[in-house]
Amino acid sequence: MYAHFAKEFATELINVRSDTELSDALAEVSRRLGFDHFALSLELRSGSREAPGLLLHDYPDEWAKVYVAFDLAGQDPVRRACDKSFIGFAWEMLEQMIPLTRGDRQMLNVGKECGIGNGYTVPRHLPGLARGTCTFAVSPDKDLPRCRLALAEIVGTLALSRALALGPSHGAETVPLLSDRQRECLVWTARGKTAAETAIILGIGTETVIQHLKMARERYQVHCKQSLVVAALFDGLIGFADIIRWRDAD
Amino acid sequence: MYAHFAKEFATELINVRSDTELSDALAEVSRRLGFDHFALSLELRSGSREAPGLLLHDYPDEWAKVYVAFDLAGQDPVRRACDKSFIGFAWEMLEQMIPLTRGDRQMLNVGKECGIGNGYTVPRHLPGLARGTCTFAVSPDKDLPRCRLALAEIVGTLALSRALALGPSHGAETVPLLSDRQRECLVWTARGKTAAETAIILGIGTETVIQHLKMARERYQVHCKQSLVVAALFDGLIGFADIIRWRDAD
DNA sequence: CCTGCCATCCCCTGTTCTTGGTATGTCCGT
DNA sequence: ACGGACATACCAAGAACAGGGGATGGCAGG
Repeated sequence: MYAHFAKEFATELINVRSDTELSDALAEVSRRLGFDHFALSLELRSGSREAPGLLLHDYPDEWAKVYVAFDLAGQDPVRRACDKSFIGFAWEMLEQMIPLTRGDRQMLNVGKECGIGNGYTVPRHLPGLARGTCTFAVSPDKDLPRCRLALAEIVGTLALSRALALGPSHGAETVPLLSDRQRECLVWTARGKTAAETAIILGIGTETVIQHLKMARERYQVHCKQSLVVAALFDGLIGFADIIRWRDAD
Repeated sequence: MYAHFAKEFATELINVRSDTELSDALAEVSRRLGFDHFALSLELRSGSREAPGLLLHDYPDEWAKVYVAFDLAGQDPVRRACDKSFIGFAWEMLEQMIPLTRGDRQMLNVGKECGIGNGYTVPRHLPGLARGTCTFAVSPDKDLPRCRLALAEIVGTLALSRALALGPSHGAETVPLLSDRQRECLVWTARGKTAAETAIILGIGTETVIQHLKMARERYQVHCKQSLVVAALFDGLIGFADIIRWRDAD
């Protein structure tokens, strides 16, 4: 039954073509899983300006209004807990994950008064790119459907993944390709090495390293190291994992 | 069957008390799911030396050795793809996620020669705290057990979550925070502006900008702009969207 | 065979950055 | 009222880099 259900929803989700279709699908599936409400939020990492993300939910209007009015997002304990867990969590676990202030508890209580009882929130992050949550909640008088939380985890993950894909044109860009050597120099540069150090590491001349970086900059049409590293990171030509570990090791 | 299996593994995992127990459990479950190998890596961002993370796997020794060599060049395409997806992905999708260089393809081929064919990797991030991946792979002659990938996703997530919990007490984390002014200077720097240009934009002295960047570097314990930008990006202090759009607009 | 692409190496000039200082004024919390 | 954090500003020395030249050899494809 699980396998069947999961597959069905997966295909359903993959065919989703718009925010509203995604919203409808989530509403449908959250009911089938035994929840009363869902909420999906996706923040693309644009600190400011237009269209910073996506918010779909079928919470009671009352709660949505209160939430926005007090800009509670900044002090939402659920959101804070999202920074602590790889996996989804039931809200009753909040106390064990983060310290709860008086305001936090009050906020949860107000939620209950508005018809939001317990919930299960799936947190996901992509460094530098996005942050998303997908929550399934039940009315205050009901309990979470324990045996379906694993499915909720999958559904939430799929939904977030799909929401991300629906976002800004995520494909068909002409990514400037670098040669392997250029990329290697770039990685060491991103790790904080100077051209001279990189040259020693790679066993080539300092000038050669500078030349590689020079050509890489030309391809990306930038004129400094920072921008080159940022651009290559954004395009996926290098990854954080390639870099970060070496900050301490060095 | 799914529900039963998932629950069984969940309880099994929760009872895991050490790295080796986790490793054994993963080996067991990866077989039952129809995979030949697993690999779990967890990198913690503890500013200090000790407990830099965790690496569990049952890959062939040969491959582990080769991997280290590739790692020096920082060119694991799988790891790079991990920065792009909320959800696990099969390696055959790599090309659609990130640009693959010649070196990347070579690496995948070497993997095949060592007995690692296709794989499914579950990526997870916690900004400023940790990053982890859990991979399930099959031999080159076999195909991925498609209908069990959803389970692999859950199992991987559970395993990573457990690995995180087994780690050092991750309370009292110090994500270096920057002042507003420092962050502003940093953003413009990431956009490719020189200190002098940034100074004009912000309407302050060049030396002041340099000073802000100096202090920011100190907090992150790095000694050059590139590393500062990378670190701030990774911690979510600034986002690509803050930067990229300005490449064209400028 | 020739052309283009790549990797390697070299030089030069001026600019920018890093790193070490010092110093002033504001604001905030105790 | 005081210490501490922050933003602002300045100086100076030396390393590193950006942007402009060239030059060589290898290797793949038309």
